[in-house]
Amino acid sequence: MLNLYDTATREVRPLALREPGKVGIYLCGPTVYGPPHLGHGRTTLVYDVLRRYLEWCGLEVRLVSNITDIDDKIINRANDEGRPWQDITHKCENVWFEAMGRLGVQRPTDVPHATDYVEQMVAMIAELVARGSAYATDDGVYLSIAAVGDYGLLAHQGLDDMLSGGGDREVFGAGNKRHPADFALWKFSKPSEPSWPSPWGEGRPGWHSECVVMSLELLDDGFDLHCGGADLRFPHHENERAQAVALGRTFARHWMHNGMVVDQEGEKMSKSLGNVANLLDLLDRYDARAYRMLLLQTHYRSPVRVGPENLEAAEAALSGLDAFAARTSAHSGGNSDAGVIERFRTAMDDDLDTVASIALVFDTVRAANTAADSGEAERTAALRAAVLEMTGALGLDLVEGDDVDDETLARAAALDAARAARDFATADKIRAELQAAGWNVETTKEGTRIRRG
RNA sequence: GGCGACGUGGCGGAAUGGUUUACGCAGCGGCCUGCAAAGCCGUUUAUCCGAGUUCGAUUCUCGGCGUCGCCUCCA
Repeated sequence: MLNLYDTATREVRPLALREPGKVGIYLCGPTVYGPPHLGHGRTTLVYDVLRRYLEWCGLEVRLVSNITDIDDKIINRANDEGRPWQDITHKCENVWFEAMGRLGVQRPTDVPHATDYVEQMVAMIAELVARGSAYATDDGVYLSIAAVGDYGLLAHQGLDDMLSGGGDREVFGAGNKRHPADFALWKFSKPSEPSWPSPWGEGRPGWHSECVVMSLELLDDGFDLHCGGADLRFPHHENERAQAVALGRTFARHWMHNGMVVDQEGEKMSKSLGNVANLLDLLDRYDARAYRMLLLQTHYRSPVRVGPENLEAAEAALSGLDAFAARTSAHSGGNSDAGVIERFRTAMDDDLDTVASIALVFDTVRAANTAADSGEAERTAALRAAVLEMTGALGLDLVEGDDVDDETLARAAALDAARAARDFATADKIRAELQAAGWNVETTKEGTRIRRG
């Protein structure tokens, strides 16, 4: 059984499922107003690995991840660029899923859009108002945190301490609120802004009520796991939870947060700092699997520095795994080595320890290579199968053989013929040409093997 | 100011109260190879500083120094 660090209790504890065999997960998805950056890539990759592992364990996973397609930033950008806000959200969503596809991130089972749930949000806010947990002011409707006895559960800090700090940040709607920490559920709109009707006036949703409404509707009360980036812990997730609690409903049973991507200087990559790097640029420059490999070699809760050196090292590591897959392709089939798989499960069950898991993958590759060198076919096959099973569960596809064009295959055959004739000058020349064309050329006793370099 | 995390080799990054300090990348040597590649074996001054606990600390405690995150809308 998977043990996970729970942000609420600050301990690694079993992910106790609401219903045996099934896992309901809510992952905070993007607000679509710009291109995906490295941080988005990390978050989606972390939970893609989680999902794949749970499925590998035989669980039925329902992964709900929202698209927030109405937000102040979307409106601001639309105004700045003088175009309809839907243009921005539609385009950004397409780019988002294109990037996810290239990363090998499986599409969530459900992708609800905030704009499709506005009516439900209004209904929820009305219920909060009716319960006396929310109140209208002249600029919107606010949740009263006084209605949430344990507000601050995820922040792990008292309200007074939180309010005393922070310094120079502005507090939205400060003048109208009963308590400085109360937050907007509904914001009244200006004439030109997108708006929806509500009992309190035309407006738009405030603090991520869509996440509350959609998670409870699609996953129901007491769903298993709520996750997202560590920077969403407070106030974003705290406020989601506060809404559910104020409604008298049970929210997530377990909270998971992944660490941040930091830049070369070790500072968090952040939109507010302006040091975000575009995910599509990374995908253009490196093997699409390299980022996943780099993240697997880092614990999901630790910060990770994503730079050229790390990505190139990850590519080199992948090249070794590809070479292994190609070299042992004749040993495909058979059952995975049970001992290896057991160790894999133990590592992953320990708070998703992909660092140990990927180390195990490399250890197993070495053992399999040794077995192959000494002609132990059965052991080679069992270890190879274990490697592929593990990389599969982690979402890493190994390249056993590329599609090689006929002309290149003919050159490889000519290389073999030259070697057989001991015409090494010709053989070396052909090899150099193939390498110059970007191929990895391995001349072995079984013949020349060619892979993408 | 409050809360929290962390400081390990050339780089990334684990683990541990004590024999051989994982794993990946890079480097070096060897085996293999016609030569390479791939692979295998070996290898290269690593635990921020100080004090304490202990037979023994990188690991536990305290104190420094340093880095980072969160404290109202950032994954």
